[in-house]
Amino acid sequence: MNDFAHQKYLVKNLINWNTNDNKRQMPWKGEKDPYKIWLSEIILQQTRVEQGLDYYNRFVKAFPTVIHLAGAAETKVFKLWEGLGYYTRCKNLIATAKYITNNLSGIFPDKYEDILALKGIGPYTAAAIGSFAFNLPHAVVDGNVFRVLSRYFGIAIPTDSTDGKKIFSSLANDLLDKKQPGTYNQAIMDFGALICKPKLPLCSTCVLKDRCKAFLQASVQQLPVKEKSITKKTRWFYYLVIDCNEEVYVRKRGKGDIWENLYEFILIETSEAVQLENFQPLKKILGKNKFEVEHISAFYKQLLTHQTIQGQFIRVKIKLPLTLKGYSLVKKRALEKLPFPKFISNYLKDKNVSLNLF
DNA sequence: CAATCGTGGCT
DNA sequence: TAGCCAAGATT
Repeated sequence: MNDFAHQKYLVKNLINWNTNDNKRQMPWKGEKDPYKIWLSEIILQQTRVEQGLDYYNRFVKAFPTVIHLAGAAETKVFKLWEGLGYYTRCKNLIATAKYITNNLSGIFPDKYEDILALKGIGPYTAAAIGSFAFNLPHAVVDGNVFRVLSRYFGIAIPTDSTDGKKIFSSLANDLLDKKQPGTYNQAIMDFGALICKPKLPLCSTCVLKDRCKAFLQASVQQLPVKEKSITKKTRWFYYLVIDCNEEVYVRKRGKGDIWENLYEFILIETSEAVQLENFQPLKKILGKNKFEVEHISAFYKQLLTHQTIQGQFIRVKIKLPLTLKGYSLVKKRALEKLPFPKFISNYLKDKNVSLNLF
């Protein structure tokens, strides 16, 4: 049995499986509007279908066309994205919507290179949009594809290496069914998500098991291979929620750190845990202003991919406004309209600690 | 180009 | 529990 025959077997069985056994349904499946396909693909980057589903439905409802999205207030778009993570996706989403609306007459590009050139769109997303919306012959290479191909062909090259990405991408494009690229791309991703799963793959019922190298060699659990390990750092965020005559100090987080473009209260970051009683930085910010500590929150903790954020919130009431560089006062009611990271929205929604905030 | 960007589900 | 992983892209 040569490589070519193995490839044909894989493609044929994937397509058959998709036709006969794939019951997976998603609102964007079969969608032909490139705008909606684009929206779904951006939302689904590094995001589970179940997590992105509601966001997709809310976005389509709020912004039925790219022109609606381009014309929306940016804070409103970020608020709709709130909680989904990887917020530069939202920033690029807005930029691309404006670009398409203003420079392309609202018409989504239909050439692969033009799609790839859009902000927030890389090789995967360009192939997905291209194949689903315009029948362009480009293979998607996502986590599912890495897994299915590495196992079926028994390839132990790390998928997170430069070489690995090239080799798997090349292989995926060799395999691609050029007559039905969209169907094939959908099939292999659904197959990876439903059958060839990371932890508990359904090998016993798999239509590829007779020729799956990993299955035959009992190396399914060892594939795919990744070479990089992540290092995690811990940071302490102490937030001062300063209420001055029913207004609160907030700022928008800037570049070069987590949660860019989301809002936060007055941040005092430390490298160690601290006691908020007699906390010097707090006294320094408040100066000689009279203040009243209304509440000190419980500890909050959030796990991110590369860091662990821990901290507390201290709510303080003052009468005279402060001059704080970078921060501005907003009415308490207006906080509802601002996008916050989970670390903060978890605090805000906790009725026990922020009852008087709104 | 290796590091970084969130959040949540699962084992 | 701590770690892995999820329809990746950017710098």
